[in-house]
Amino acid sequence: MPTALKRTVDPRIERSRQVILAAALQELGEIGYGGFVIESVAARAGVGKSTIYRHWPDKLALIADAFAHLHESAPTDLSHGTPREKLGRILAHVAAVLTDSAFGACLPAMIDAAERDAALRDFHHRFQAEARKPTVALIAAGIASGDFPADRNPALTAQALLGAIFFRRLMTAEPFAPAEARALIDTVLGPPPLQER
Amino acid sequence: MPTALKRTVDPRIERSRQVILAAALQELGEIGYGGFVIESVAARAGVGKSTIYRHWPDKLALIADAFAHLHESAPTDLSHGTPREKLGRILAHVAAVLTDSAFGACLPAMIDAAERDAALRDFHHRFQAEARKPTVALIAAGIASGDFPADRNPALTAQALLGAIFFRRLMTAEPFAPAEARALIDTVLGPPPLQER
DNA sequence: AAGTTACGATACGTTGACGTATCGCTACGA
DNA sequence: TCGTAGCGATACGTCAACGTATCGTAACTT
Repeated sequence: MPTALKRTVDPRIERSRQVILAAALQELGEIGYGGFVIESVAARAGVGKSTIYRHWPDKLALIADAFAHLHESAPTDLSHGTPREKLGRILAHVAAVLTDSAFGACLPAMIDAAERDAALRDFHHRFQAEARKPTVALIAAGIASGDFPADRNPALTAQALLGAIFFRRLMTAEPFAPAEARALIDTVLGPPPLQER
Repeated sequence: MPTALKRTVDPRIERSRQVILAAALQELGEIGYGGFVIESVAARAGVGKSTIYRHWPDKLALIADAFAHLHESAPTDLSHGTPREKLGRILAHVAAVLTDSAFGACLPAMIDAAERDAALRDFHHRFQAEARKPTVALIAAGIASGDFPADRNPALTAQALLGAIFFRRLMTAEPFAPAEARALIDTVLGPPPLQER
């Protein structure tokens, strides 16, 4: 007779979940939200279709879970450097994520999914708002310390900086390279004082 | 015996094409690229499915044609005002288009479609590059005339300004309002000289 | 060692969409 | 006014994907 909480979990369960979620993210990146097919996920994961339905009630639940598990990125190191340098590292990191990671691959699918399903939209907006916070805070701190011009709106500035990077990923053929971060900052916030160069 | 060019075209043909393309854009806005269904388009348009296949060979051709016909917007009036004012009108127009028009409704579907199909991607990027040109030119002119700071990269500046607006549409729950255009410009390019206020 | 349970394989019924074909009807052009 | 051709309706065959059910196997727990 099991107690309220099982003491150990069958490792097959966790293993199946992980390999299926990873395959689902691949599928979302390559096929997208609209064409997402459970049987392809099973094939990718090397798993029977029944195993997927054993863990998720239907397709949408799997997609939602996959998106939720997408958002685990190493935070940028903000322990040292001028505000300008820290901001540069953040933006370079964002640029790298958008071009290299599973998140970048799934971004168009997420945007599409957010437009079609209210729950996914809510999650998407909530997560993005959370992800922006360090950038906004850093800009505000840079303004307070005199490193950035005093007459800027931190939230709008963050949206302009991040927006440029997302814009390049989604609307142009040349995604933003991490090395361009400095130039972007200089163009939006003005060049640094001479003694910093 | 018809000459090389028919002198008149049966008006039923043109009428069918227009009503079907309009319905296809509605479908793309509401359902998206992945779930796009020809029979729904026919129902929306009040047209037989056979009429659609009479004019387009398959689904993808109709989608591509619909996207191509999406891009007809009234150009912003740039005949008067300071560079700052003109830029404000452009950005306010972009913001309005992204929230109100068929283009704005279809944007997520276009981004998704561009990720899945090479021809649509190419078209998407090409069109967007074309659409950005007036903004970049205006910023460059404003720099040349001394209205904007001299040390800015016009292309990057344009991407930051437009990027902020697109970012708000795609990644947040609060789309960019046309009235915010001034604040955005002030935040990216710095506030105007006092005599202009 | 024994019992349990998650697993993969596979078959199944159902649905929905694709794209084709046929056929009267009627708007159009001459 | 007459022939043509675009039209809507509808039926059709095909296929792909959904989600369910069954079953023998093998991994895990105790």
